[in-house]
Amino acid sequence: MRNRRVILDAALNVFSQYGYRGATLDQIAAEAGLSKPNILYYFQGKEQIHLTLLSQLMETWLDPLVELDADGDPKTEILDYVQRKLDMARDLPRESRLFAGEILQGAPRIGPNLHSELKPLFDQKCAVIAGWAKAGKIADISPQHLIFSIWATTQHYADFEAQVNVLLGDGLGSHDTASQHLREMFGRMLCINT
Amino acid sequence: MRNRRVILDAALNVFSQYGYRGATLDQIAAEAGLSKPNILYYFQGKEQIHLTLLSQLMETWLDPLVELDADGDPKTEILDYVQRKLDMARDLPRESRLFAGEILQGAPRIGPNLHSELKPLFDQKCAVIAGWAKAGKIADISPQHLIFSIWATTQHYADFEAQVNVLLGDGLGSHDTASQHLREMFGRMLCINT
DNA sequence: TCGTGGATTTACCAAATGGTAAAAATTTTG
DNA sequence: CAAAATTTTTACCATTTGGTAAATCCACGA
Repeated sequence: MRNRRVILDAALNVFSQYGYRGATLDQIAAEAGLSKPNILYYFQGKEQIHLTLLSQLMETWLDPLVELDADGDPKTEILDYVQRKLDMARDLPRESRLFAGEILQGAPRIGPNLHSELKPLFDQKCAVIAGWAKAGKIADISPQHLIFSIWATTQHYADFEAQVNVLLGDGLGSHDTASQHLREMFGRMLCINT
Repeated sequence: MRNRRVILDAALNVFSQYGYRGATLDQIAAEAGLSKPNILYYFQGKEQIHLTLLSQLMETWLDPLVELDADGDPKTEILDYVQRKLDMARDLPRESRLFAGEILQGAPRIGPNLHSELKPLFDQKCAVIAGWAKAGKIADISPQHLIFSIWATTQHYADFEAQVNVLLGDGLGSHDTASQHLREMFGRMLCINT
């Protein structure tokens, strides 16, 4: 069905801006150009729309981390991961904010997925990074906190866009300078001097 | 009035967990142990409660940055600032999430305050850091993005607590390891060796 | 052309929500 | 103690919200 995608896209706009409880079916319907009952013809209810979005998002969201290759050059792999996450914050800000809003409220609906999907991948990649550190290929850092820092700094440009725009004067070009800054920061973090 | 503070505390709980539109006066009333009309005796309406919280929060929120001293030792000043922000994320997670939720939704209510309060302070402290960089006292980095990174990494532990708890196994002690990691990261970021 | 199945709309509904009016209770003050 | 001021409760109300029932529209094949 084409309308299913139209609805999900409209719902992504509304949910990402107002949060789950703040979004209304009427808003989603208006945004989708459909009537409310028509939306409920395609989805069982408000919660199912939200859950569908989050589930679909999870795969996209984890993909950059999946690509982190244990056999690649450590520093390149991590810096490329940073770049992919930053690109995603630029290209998919609605998805970033949808996810952020859900976590901010304690992950009431996506909680199970965090355990079943995110956690195993996180542990696996932490092990990879820990291996690199132990082998002396990168600095001896905490893989967990390194990944947190990568998530935090990259998603910040999407999730806190309103604040960033105020402070940087709204002009474009923020992406490239951010990329340069983050590459520098995480590059230094991985070096093995002391 | 003592009840004003009781209401604000209850509202902080509810708003920080459900966002503005997701919170209800009934919830706030129940949390405060008062009746809904009694709450509206102390505040003009839902929006005023939210606005009062955000306004009060702004001062607390900016305080760590205000303390950053242009005449102190650059590296110490910045690392101490990181520490203060991290401590705030631990001690005031509700405030952090309230603020995050507001920015996430495009700062519809606190927008003006960002321009009038945050922006001038931000520009001033960026100038201080830029001065340190120009004088060769720290690495030549972008003050703006450095501050963004500090905010993002420290607030992450409050705003994404649900996710952090899943991934670290909920056990305590996250604060100290996070502190160590961030001091290391920003410490390296500021060093002047190429 | 008729009917059949999916898609859409119209007309609702019960519950929740922000808010109000006014009475009642309580505290303060003269 | 009595009156005045403040605080709290009771009883509502209009609107919004998620959701439903049933009628209607619309292709499309027999």
